[in-house]
Amino acid sequence: MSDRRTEILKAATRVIARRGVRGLRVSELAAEAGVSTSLIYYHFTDRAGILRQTLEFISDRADRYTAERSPGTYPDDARADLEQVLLLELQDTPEVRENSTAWGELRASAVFEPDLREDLARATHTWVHEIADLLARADPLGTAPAHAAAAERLTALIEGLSVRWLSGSLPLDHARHLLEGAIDAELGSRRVSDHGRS
Amino acid sequence: MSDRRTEILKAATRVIARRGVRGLRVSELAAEAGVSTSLIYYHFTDRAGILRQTLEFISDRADRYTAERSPGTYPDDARADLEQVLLLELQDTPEVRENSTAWGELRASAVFEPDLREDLARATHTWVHEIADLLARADPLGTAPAHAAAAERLTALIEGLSVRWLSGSLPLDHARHLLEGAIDAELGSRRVSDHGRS
DNA sequence: CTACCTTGACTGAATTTTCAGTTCGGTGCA
DNA sequence: TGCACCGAACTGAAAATTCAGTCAAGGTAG
Repeated sequence: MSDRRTEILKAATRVIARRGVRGLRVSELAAEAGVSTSLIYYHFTDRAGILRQTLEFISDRADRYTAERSPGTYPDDARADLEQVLLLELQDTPEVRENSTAWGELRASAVFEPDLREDLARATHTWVHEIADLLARADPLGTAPAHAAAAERLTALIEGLSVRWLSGSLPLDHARHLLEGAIDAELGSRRVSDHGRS
Repeated sequence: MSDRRTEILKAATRVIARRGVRGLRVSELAAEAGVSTSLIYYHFTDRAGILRQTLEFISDRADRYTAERSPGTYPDDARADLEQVLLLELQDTPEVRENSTAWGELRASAVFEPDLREDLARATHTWVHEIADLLARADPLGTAPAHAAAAERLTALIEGLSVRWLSGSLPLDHARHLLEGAIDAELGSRRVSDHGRS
């Protein structure tokens, strides 16, 4: 955990979040990690290697990230639980911002680099599943396929909202508001809260 | 229209769609457009200028693209109209693929290049408005703010689905299916059409 | 009409910058 | 002894950016 290699990977995540995959300079990474350039090549052979392993690192971390939480989870208010988990992704904390940015970069890079697709698809799948489970708990009457579809929609929406937020097309509050609306739309806004008609 | 500058912009769109903003080499662009590198600098001062103006070009083109259509638009089936317009963005034709890819790249780049943000926000705004109008027609009983919010959600969802599709995490049919589901969720799935279940 | 000038589009061949990747002598430590 | 590591100079190639100058159209004065 505290080994140098992992430090470099963490630093790479930070640099990618700050400058983008395209803006990643090996020398800047070395500086950020507080190591020499040589060490980077010692551990990861070349730039592509850095990228590949960093992206793997990011998606693993994202897996753990969602897998870890679930202790509180009041069984009587599954919907609030769901809402909380989803809104977690739209927050202006360094950690979330960093993760979202890096994740977005990873997604965008995968469009042109098939190597990355497998990791990406796996991580996406894990996330969608997690949300589908929460949906099933929040809406026990729905069918499994319906939950799966809703989960895919909600997660894709979050990705869409995230980039808009990060690219300055959408204020964060508004993004959160929209996401809440989507949850209402998906769950038919039954449950306690009233909201307008439909 | 047939002037050299426009040719370069078209070529830039193609190159961006093929290699990404990251992979855009000025010399490759020159080759693609069949002009000298120097001419590119003559028209667009620097690489950043190429990107800025290409984004403008793409968004203008997208404006026209949606603005043009509207002749048929059966007033009695505004919803089908809406559905058609939205699904237009999820198609495997060279043109749509090129536009979506380039659009996604520019959106992703804007996260790190504030110069691009203004154009991007303007184009996004125009698109959202267009969809909000269609929603208003399809659901005359809803309020304007509700339509605006739904339009933002649907367009953001399309962007999210697009990247997933282009990055190989989601088959196109499935993306289209999910989008249809979102429209149902937003419009409460009233109206004639039955669709296979869910 | 025509010799001269201007101007904008355009080119090819440099020049300059930027990076990834290498090399190597050297340090500390298990 | 050998592994993990430093550091800084260096190479080489790929890009970006610049520059001096060509070419054709259009104007204009003599």
